Amino acid sequence: AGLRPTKQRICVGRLLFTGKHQHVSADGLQLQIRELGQKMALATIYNCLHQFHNAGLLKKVNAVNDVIMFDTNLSYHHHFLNVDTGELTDINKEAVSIAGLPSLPDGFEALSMELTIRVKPQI
Amino acid sequence: AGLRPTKQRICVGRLLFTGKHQHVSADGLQLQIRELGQKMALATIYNCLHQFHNAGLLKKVNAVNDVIMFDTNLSYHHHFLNVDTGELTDINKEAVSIAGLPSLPDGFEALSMELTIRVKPQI
DNA sequence: GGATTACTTTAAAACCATTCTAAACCGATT
DNA sequence: AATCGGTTTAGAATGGTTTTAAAGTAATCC
Repeated sequence: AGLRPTKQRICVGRLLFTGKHQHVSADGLQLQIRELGQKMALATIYNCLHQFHNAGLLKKVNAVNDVIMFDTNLSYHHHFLNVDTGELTDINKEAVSIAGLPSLPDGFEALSMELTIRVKPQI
Repeated sequence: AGLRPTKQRICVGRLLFTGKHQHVSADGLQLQIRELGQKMALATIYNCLHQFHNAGLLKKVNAVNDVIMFDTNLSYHHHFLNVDTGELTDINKEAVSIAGLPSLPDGFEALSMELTIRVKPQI
């Protein structure tokens, strides 16, 4: 994507683009990296995530509990949000149909749209 | 709502429950209070907002740009989000119809659901 | 009404995710 | 090998939110 293939970016890339989509935070990634026995500055992870995002490789999703989350699933879809843990789960876009979109405020254009269903474990 | 009617809570209450629904942040409220020639500690405003929320008088909506937003409109509805300013605008729930909700993950119950349409001013 | 008790407000400090800074560190190119 | 640009890094700074501990205020009891 026009980025230099540095050790760090390759490491993060390998963790992210595995074929399975995932939702990650900088903090969560650092834990994953630690588990591989490596270490990386948080600032580097943030840099990397933002660069991947700017390159169109990641999508930014609604922050949860003040934590920025990135999504490797770039296509239009929705999320379950576990309010206890902040964990996101994809909802297949075919499972939901949204009809009759409202007209936008004057002078505005739509960028994207996302349905969030807040869930919590049953007691 | 079982809360002591202190000067501060009355002041915030008067600003919030005017008949017109609004979306407020602690910071924005402090500005409004300053314009009335009064002053209130930010911590008090946060306390007050959380207490009103716990009492079911306010709804918490998705944080925007790392800022917690509260909504005086308690009924089910959706939002336009101006990504430039963080401003929220209500979407009448009749304007959107969401059909075919997906089944929830096992052992989870749904709490709420919100559609966010990200918009920005046209160039 | 005055004293007691429980809850509130407050300024200041603490917190914590994120961003910035400036120095050290590559990696490619000459 | 020397240089030059982008990159990583630790640590400091930032900014919204929460906590702390002390001072203030409302409710309760006599």
